[in-house]
Amino acid sequence: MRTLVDLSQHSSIVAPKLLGSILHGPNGSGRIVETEAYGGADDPASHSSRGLTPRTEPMFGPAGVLYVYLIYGMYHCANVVTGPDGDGQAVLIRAIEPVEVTTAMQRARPKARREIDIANGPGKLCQALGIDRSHDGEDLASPNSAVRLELVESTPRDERVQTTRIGLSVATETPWRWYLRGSAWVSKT
DNA sequence: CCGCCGATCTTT
DNA sequence: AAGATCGGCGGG
Repeated sequence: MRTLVDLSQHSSIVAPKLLGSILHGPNGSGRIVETEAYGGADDPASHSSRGLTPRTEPMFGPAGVLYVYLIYGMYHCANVVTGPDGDGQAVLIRAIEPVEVTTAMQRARPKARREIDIANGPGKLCQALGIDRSHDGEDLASPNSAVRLELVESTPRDERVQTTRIGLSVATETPWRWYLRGSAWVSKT
């Protein structure tokens, strides 16, 4: 069986390759359609650039771990830790296409009037799948984890769009955001 | 459809 | 004091 994606590579290498892979959570599963890479000490937009803190500890662990943080006091964001152990790199999952819109997902996203609004954003997908801080630090490859990553063979290069990251006040020109070309499930820009 | 603004609270 | 966001509101 061939290796699909080597998570210990740099986040900017891993992020585009994660498009198409499946993220499983307590409420259901979704196909990853949008990602962003965050680097280590050299990336001022990355949480890890200010050094190891209690919050960012999972980022400095081995690749393949889940990093979940609270943003704006009310939403969660889910990241796949990548790169060498101790480097502090991660890939933010920004949008998923539900494999199936489960009733649990609908209950978790009462504000979503249209199906495409159920998980088209980093905070929305965590709500939809039921991911929160209690899952921070989980091993995404372990069958015992509530949140798991099912790696799928990378989509062809020409099906990915590369552009700049969203919502930042620094490093706004770094083109480390990728999404599936033509997908209706990508976050609004 | 678009832009603005407030919510809410952890982290620095 | 700011932040890797979201949704409601008002205007065009």
